[in-house]
Amino acid sequence: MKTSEYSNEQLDQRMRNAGLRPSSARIHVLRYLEKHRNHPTADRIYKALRPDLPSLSRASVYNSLAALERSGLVRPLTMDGDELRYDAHVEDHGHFCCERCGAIHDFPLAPSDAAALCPDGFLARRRDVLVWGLCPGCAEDGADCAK
Amino acid sequence: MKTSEYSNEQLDQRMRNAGLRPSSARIHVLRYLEKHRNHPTADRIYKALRPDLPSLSRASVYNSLAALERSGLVRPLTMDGDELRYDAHVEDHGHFCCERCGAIHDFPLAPSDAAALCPDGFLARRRDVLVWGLCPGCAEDGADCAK
DNA sequence: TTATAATTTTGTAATCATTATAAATTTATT
DNA sequence: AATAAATTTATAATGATTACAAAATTATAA
Repeated sequence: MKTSEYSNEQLDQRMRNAGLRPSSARIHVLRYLEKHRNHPTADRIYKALRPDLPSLSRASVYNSLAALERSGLVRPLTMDGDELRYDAHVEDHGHFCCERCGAIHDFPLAPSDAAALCPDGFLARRRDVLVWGLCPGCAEDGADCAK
Repeated sequence: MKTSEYSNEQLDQRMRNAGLRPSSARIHVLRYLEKHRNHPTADRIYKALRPDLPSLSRASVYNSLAALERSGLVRPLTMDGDELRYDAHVEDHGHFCCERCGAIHDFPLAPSDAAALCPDGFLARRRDVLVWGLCPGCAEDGADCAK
């Protein structure tokens, strides 16, 4: 993972390729999502960016996320409906939510599995697999599972 | 589909079996969800029930849904994070959301497919497969797809 | 570079779904 | 029928998101 992946030039170019004007707020939001793969909420991103960008507004974070989503650079994720999270990992993959510790883990989907997940006659553009249960740490009874 | 499926006695019994006190509001909400398989929101249920139950409060619909969910009689579903919907169909199945007409279609999951959707070492209790794209009606270019 | 137009950001107010609360009602138990 | 426990109601509070207009930024063209 080269640092150039997070350079302004690289992010700038990715946005232009996606047909998105590379504004300052959008670059910061996208870089944050590239670095933090823990599916943060808009508010989490806002609070994390705030110290370095005192002039950043909450509305800009929401606007930036909406623009990035429209352009396919990030995707939304919600396991419960009560928290809208974002993910810069846009290829098909699954999400496992541990009902004990609350952590959300990504997991890969075999392309063949993914392709099977579509009813006949329908045209799939994007998919997500959500699984709830216990993560390995929490599955051992009684063990407390940090994170 | 026998009418007895929606009888108060049948719903009453299902709730007792699930360890839930069968109150009037819960029975009405569950019956509505049994009859309407279009994944309604809490507000939609409230508005639909209101004419026949003028004393029903919004809070009771929310409370009833939370109790029914806790007992495993209904499950929540959200495709976008902006609408929390409910479903009385609790077995594993997939949801296809048409990006053109907005309709949400259920589709079956082969048990073997479903079982495969879990990372190693994790213990799955419940899963959902979300797919976005075009439904058959909307897939034919230019055709307008009602509902 | 400067001027102009288009888009984005900011700060604040408004909206809307959901949750909290306490009193009244209903349901279960004795 | 009396008592206790849980649920419902009505309303207020919360909190995330959206709407809005003015200020700032970005792109385009002279």
